[in-house]
Amino acid sequence: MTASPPAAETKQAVRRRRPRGAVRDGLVAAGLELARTGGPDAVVLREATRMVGVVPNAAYRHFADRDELLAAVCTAAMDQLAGRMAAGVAREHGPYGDPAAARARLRAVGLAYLEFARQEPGWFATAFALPQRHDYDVPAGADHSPLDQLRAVLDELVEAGVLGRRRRDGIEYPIWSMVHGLAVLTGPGPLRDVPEASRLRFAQLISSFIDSALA
Amino acid sequence: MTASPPAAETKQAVRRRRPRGAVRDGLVAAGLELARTGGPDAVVLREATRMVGVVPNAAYRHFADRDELLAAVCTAAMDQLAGRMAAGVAREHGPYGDPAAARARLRAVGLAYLEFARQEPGWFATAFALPQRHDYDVPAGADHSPLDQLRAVLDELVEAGVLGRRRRDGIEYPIWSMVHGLAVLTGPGPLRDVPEASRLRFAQLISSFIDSALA
DNA sequence: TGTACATCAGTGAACGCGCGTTCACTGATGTAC
DNA sequence: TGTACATCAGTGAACGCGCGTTCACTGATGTAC
Repeated sequence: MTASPPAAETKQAVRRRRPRGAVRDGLVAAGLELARTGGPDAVVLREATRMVGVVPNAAYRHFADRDELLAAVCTAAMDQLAGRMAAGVAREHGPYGDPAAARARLRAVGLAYLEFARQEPGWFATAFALPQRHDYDVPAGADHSPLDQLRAVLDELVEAGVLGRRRRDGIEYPIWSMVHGLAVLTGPGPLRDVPEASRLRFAQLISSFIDSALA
Repeated sequence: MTASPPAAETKQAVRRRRPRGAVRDGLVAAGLELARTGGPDAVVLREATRMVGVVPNAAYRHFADRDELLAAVCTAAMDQLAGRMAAGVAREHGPYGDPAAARARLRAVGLAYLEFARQEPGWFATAFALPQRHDYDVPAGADHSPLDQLRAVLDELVEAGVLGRRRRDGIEYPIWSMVHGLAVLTGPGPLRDVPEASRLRFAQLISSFIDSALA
């Protein structure tokens, strides 16, 4: 039960067994795990190094300071959100440009966003807690940023004839704001304690509101 | 220049000169000042006592712990927001029930919210950083909560015939979400660095979006 | 294929910091008679 | 109006905590010849 980390190590060769970049990746993964429970404030450098099984100052081989680690964790959290959204959209199989399918995908984008915020409040908070400069529109993985994904669906709605070309311009911002606002108000915000039924009603209200504005 | 606090005190009577409740009020005021610059995390109990000119543990005569002080500061920050909104609405002088005046007041509510978030980011963050349980719909002063004020204006829009009774029900949530979302995205969020022109455009887009949904 | 050496990625020990909070205290205030 | 006493609101000293960060070090790895 004593915490001898690798156990199988021949004690002598404890030093530097990890493949290149493993510690860095491990620190980000550990930070992500911490953020999942406690949000950005829970990303504690020393704790991350403990989880990786490395001495605290070893982190400084990979990050200038705690903020740089946090930035990497924030990006990873944002990737999680983007991935969840992409998965949600991909679940709608209707052909591109089909009005009903396009509407379903818009809905899926919003729902995935809200569900992520609800199921992963720590990550959600972290994704939007950019510590310093942090280029938002550059996705780290193959997934597109939330805003890009929303834009893609709105463009499809134009193709499908659901949304007038006139109305398309800039409409991503009101929609994004509305969905994000609901996520925040019902997450850490003043509506946090409303019952599940109210949450569903709010989401429905927003959906109807968007429909009114698109028509 | 040495920081002898009251200076005029006859040294002997340093103890307990403050009127009843002055220290408590002072701590909240100090906390509010700290929050103004640095948000809720900047509400440091020891710093607040320093500002009031009292020993750190004196705070425990008035608050169970740091969280209780923070809760009081959050309420005070929310009051600031409510007051700013009330002032913004009051600036619109058109008669009650007049369609144009009602629209102007709806606009004023939203703009006051956004301006507060922009001008007082620390307070804005604090107002929505309720530490524990915290009844939102109970305003501390004579001002109404932001949600109440929005509701009042929407009710007036119904009276004025601008908003159909059918549509009124629950519409405060999409609108609140949208305005709050924009405040957050352009405040600490990923849109924080957009130029002023874009901010104005976003506000205009939201305004139009609401108009579309009301009609 | 073998050797010499620079670089890299870890260790070990220590720092100063400021925080929230607890304890036992004491003097001033307000109240009961 | 005066006195006795309980309560209240402050003081002074100390605590443990865990954090981020710096320093000098050393062994392992990868590279040049």
